[in-house]
Amino acid sequence: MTRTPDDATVAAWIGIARAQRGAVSRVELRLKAAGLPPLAWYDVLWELEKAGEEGLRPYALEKAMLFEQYNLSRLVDRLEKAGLVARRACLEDRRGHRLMITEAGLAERRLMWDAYAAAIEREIGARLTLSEARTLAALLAKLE
Amino acid sequence: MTRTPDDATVAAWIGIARAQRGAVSRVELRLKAAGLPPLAWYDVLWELEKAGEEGLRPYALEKAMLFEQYNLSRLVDRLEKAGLVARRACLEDRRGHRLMITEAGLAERRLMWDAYAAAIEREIGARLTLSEARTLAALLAKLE
DNA sequence: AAAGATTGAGTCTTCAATCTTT
DNA sequence: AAAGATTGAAGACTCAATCTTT
Repeated sequence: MTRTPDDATVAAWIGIARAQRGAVSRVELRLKAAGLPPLAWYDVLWELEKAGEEGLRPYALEKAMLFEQYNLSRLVDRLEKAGLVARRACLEDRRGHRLMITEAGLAERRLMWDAYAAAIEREIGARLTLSEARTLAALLAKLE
Repeated sequence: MTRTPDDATVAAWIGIARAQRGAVSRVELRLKAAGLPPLAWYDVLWELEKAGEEGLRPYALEKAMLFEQYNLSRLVDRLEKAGLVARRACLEDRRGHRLMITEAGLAERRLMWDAYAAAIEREIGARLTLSEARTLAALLAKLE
C-alpha cells in the first residue's frame, strides 16, 4: 500500500532533485571549463582502472555504474575513439568483449581527478562538516 | 585554496551521483510506465500553478528551476504544443512573454501528482524514517 | 529461448549564433 | 551594449529491433 508521502519525505526528494541540477551540474561545468570530458567518462575510466589487467565486460560495468546497456555501448564507442579505452575479444564467451583502460586512459583519469576533486571539495567539502558529510553519505546509501 | 576532499566528502558526493541514477531514474520510469510526461514537465506546471493568474516570465521560471534558457525554451514549446501551457504577450516588456498554465495543464499536473507521490513514497518514504528524511533534506539544503 | 551487446530512427539537449527590445 | 528569448546544427539519449552465442 503506497501512502501519500509526508512533508519531510517530499522535502528530501526536492533536495535530491535540486542537488542534481545544482551541485552536480556545477561540477560538470567546472570539468568542461577545464577542457575535460564529462563525469560519465571519469566513472568508466575509474571502474576500468580498478578492474586492472583483466578489464571488465560491458554488462559488469553496466551494473557497477547503474547504466543502461545501449547507453553504455555508445559511451564506450566515444572513449575508444578517443583512445582511452580498448575493446578486446573475450575468449571464454564469444558473445562479449572485455574492456580495458589504455595508458592514455590512465593519464586522462588522473588529470580529470585533479579538477574533479577540487570541484567536489568546493561543492561538498566546503559546505558540510566532516560529520555532516558522513551522515549524508549514510542516508543516501539507504536509497540504493 | 581548494584542499583535496576527505573520504567522507567523496562518499557524500558518490551518494548524490548514485541517487541521481538510482532513485531519480526509478521515479522517472514509474511516471513513464503510467503513460505520464517526464518530471521536468511536472516542475514547470507546478511553478506556473503557484504563480497563479499572472503567470511567470521565462527568465523567472529559469531561476526557480535552475534550468538553462535555451533548454527551457524548447521545453515550453512541447508543453504549449500539448496544450498545457500558454504563451501570452508581455505588455511591460515587449522582449518577453508571460507563461501561464491552462485548464488542461492544471488537470494534468494533478494527475501526475498521484503517480509522482506514490513513487516518492516508495523511493524515499519507505526507506527513511521521518527524522532521517528531515535530516537528509536539511543537509541537501546546505548544498544549494 | 535467453543473455550479451550493438544499431537505426526519433527525441531531447547543447553550443553558438541570432533577433528584438531596453 | 546588455537582457530576454529563440533557433540551426551537431551531439547524446531512448526505445525497439536486431544479431550472435550460449
